Amino acid sequence: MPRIADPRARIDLLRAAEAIFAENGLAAAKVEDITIRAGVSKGAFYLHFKSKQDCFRQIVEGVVARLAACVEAGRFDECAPPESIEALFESRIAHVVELLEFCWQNRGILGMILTGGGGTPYAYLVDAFAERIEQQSEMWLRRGVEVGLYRDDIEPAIVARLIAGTHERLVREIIKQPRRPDIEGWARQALDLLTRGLLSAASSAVVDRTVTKNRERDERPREPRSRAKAG
Amino acid sequence: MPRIADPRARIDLLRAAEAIFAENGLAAAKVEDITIRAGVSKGAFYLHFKSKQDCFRQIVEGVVARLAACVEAGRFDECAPPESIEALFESRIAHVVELLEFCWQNRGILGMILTGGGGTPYAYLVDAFAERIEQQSEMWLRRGVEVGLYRDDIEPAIVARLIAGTHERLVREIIKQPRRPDIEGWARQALDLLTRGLLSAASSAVVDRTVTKNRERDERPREPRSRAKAG
DNA sequence: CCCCATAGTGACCGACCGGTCAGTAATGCC
DNA sequence: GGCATTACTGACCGGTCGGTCACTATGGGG
Repeated sequence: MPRIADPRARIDLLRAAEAIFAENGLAAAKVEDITIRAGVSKGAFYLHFKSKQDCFRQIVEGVVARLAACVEAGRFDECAPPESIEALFESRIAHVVELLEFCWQNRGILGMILTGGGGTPYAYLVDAFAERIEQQSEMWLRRGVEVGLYRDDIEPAIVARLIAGTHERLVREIIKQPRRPDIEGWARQALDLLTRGLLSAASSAVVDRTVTKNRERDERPREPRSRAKAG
Repeated sequence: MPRIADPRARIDLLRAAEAIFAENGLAAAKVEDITIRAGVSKGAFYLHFKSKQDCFRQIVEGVVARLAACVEAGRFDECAPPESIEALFESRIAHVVELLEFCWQNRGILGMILTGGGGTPYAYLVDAFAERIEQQSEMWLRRGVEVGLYRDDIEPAIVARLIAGTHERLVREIIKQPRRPDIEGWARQALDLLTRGLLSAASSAVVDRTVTKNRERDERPREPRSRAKAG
């Protein structure tokens, strides 16, 4: 069977397209710019993709699939029961950091999807995702209340929305940065703040110690002022 | 001076344009759709606006100016010193509710600016705004720490970003809703959660009582569970 | 009533760009 | 080499709008 297809053509096209789409959005991106960057002709583009939209869809679906895998890995029932509150806290941090790390790596195209730039018809994916995170958060919350980790006078549905919102916010912040930010630091501060508002009194004393300890380890020493000591 | 301009023409155009832009974004909006909706000809459009972009800019600037006025009204130095923590909390709530109310009223075009839909070149306005809110939050925080309202082991810069983020998040949530949401309820829950993580121990006891009292007033009574009692 | 300045009209222009297709190059099989 | 088949090229087509301009409508002043 004659004329072997250049095996790099498709990959080059996808890479070029991702860059161009990330820079201009779907509507403003020109097929010709993509093909020029990939070093192939316009016709070659249409050998690999049905249309410009089709190309964009393939890229987005790829990113979303990998992102979904990232999120799925942190589900409540995927984790072994933690030995302690500290361990729980650390495992949550690790999971969030992993997620944010992925987002940072793919910030170009993710930013385009999130900001909906250029008439992207995939904003619904973002919403579906937020929904998923929200449900996951709500499950965590209810479980946390059951075992006495969290205050039992919260409205899980509303607080779950806030938590999901904070996550989305972190993502938006991070992919906006021109330089790699201190992802773990940001995640810790966010989780810390959220957690302090949620923990039952008994739990919060323990976490106070943990967080203070971490802070002393991570930063230059400063006069510690724990909240629990004045209770 | 002959031929008086129809005084409604410009207003009709602006209204029509806002609707069309809100629905389609800048790039995908057609000037002809705007003029049809306004009931004038295409030529009339170009009597009032230099270009499609110019029209969009005028609309956006109008909204942003009113929004800025809303934010400015809540600045630290604009407020009389509150008589109590409860009064402070309530004044913050009132301010946030007013802001969110405005956003809800203008959700169409605001949504378009926020989601950057259709190649809107005004995403920088959103960022500038976030920056402003962030600085304002940071000033509040530092002041709050000084007077012993907040814990003094927080990083004002980072926490301010979180607070600003939560505000932006609230806005994004609210303008996304198909029906008018319980704006005040959402605002209270958000501020409550944030505040609990920030207050110094002495302050938090007071607020616990206030919030619990408000909750009893606002909702059906439920068994109160204050955090302070176990401290 | 005429003049003319300005408001308003809409057919038209032209740039732009997604998509096509006739043609060409590369490759394996005989 | 000839032939079939597939990869690839790029000039071109056609639709879509943003923007223009020759024209008409409308009103006040003399």
